[in-house]
Amino acid sequence: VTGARAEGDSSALSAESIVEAALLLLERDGLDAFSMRGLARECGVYPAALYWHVTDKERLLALVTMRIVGDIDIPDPRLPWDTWVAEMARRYRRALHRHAAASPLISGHLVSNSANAFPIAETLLEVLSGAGFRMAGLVDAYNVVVGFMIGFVGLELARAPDLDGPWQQQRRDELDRVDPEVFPRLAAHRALLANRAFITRWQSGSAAPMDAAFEASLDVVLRGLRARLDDGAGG
Amino acid sequence: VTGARAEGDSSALSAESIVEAALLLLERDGLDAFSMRGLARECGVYPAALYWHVTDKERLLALVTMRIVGDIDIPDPRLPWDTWVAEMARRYRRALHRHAAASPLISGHLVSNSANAFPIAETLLEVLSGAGFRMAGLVDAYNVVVGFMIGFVGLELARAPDLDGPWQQQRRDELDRVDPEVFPRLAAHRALLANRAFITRWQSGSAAPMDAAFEASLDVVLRGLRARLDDGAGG
DNA sequence: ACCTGAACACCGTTCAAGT
DNA sequence: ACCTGAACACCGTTCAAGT
Repeated sequence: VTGARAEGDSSALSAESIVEAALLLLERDGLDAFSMRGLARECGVYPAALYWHVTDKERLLALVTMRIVGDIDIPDPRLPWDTWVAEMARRYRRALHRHAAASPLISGHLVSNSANAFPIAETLLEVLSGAGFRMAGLVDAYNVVVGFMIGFVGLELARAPDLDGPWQQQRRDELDRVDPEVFPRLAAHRALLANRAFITRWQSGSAAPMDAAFEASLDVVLRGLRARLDDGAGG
Repeated sequence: VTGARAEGDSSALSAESIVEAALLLLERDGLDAFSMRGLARECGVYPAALYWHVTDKERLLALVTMRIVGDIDIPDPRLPWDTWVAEMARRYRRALHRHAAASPLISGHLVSNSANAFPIAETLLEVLSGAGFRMAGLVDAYNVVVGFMIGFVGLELARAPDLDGPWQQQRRDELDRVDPEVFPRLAAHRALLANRAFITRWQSGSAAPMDAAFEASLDVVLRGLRARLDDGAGG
């Protein structure tokens, strides 16, 4: 009100608009190519201008991850506990697949598993309490679910060296020409393993989603938690 | 034999000695502070000298991860399948805790889940086959185990912004002053959650190992896989 | 309040030149 | 064969100066 700023100017810089631009740039060029100077170029502004709105590169990337996690909406806690866990994990996975380039930031840095995720943490505790988990058993179950959810997707979306270069072909050949004398099972199950399993894939989950592996892991986690409840190991 | 090289010179540069030095430097200063120039300084050599022995920074770090994974010795496959899986996962976790700074390289980059891990993959397939898993069910079980093993540890060892700075104190306070009206379960279980659970911790697993969470996840995975076998879902 | 313009202390990598 | 020395094209961040 005091200044003479162009309020309708869509190109006005702000923390939000910078985060938005960063999200786009990450999706386009990937995390390794991301730089403050490149982002400034994209915003049509000098590099130093960003530092007026955002303290740091680290802090900016933290804001990006918070936006991604904050945009996930949490399933209704009145659902049966296993349905809720399945739905939550699937939504988390979907959200990260939409922003695959930012995935290493979330799984690799502690800052992203922070207060912005408190609503998810709280609701998960509520749901698992409702299922019958108590005290240490509750915290264990909580860690199992969060560890699976963030851990699996983080691994699924791990970065490949090239998007489709010679490295991929090399890994492909490595599996194709695996010696059946040394690695009989790898050789025998080649077709099922090729680009579909950890260690034996050559593309990241963004290019080759591991749906079956995710659903199997989810199923195993739920079965395991049910077994713990039946044994009274829920706390 | 042709040249006049000092063969006994312990300071002779080689790919192996560079990897060794990188491993030490990573442990001392962390991944974010790691640079080729810093490594060259540590080796008492000009930066460009490294490039004679090693193609790339990326390739060098790949060699580092291969060394870490290659050094893990694989349990005897004649063990009961669940004992084998538990032992393998614990050894993998121990190896990574010894080189926590390199952990993001392994969980975050596809290159590390590569041919150097074929022996682990092969033996896991052998053991799970022995347990009764077949075809697609075998590959599912395989992915569940590998996903848990690498995924959990990768998340456990995620990088904290500071080693012990103001960020930690801030996160500590955030949990301490959590509003019981908004987050009743977080508030009620504060003591159990503090620095011990994903989202509610402020230190990385290298400073605050998540033993209970790991063992609980392992237990859940094994229970879940057993349940799948009993249901005939093993293939 | 918000951005420019220049500067500083770093990077990774290449390449001719030395030995 | 193996390393030096200099150079190139980048970084993230700071800070005085402009408006």
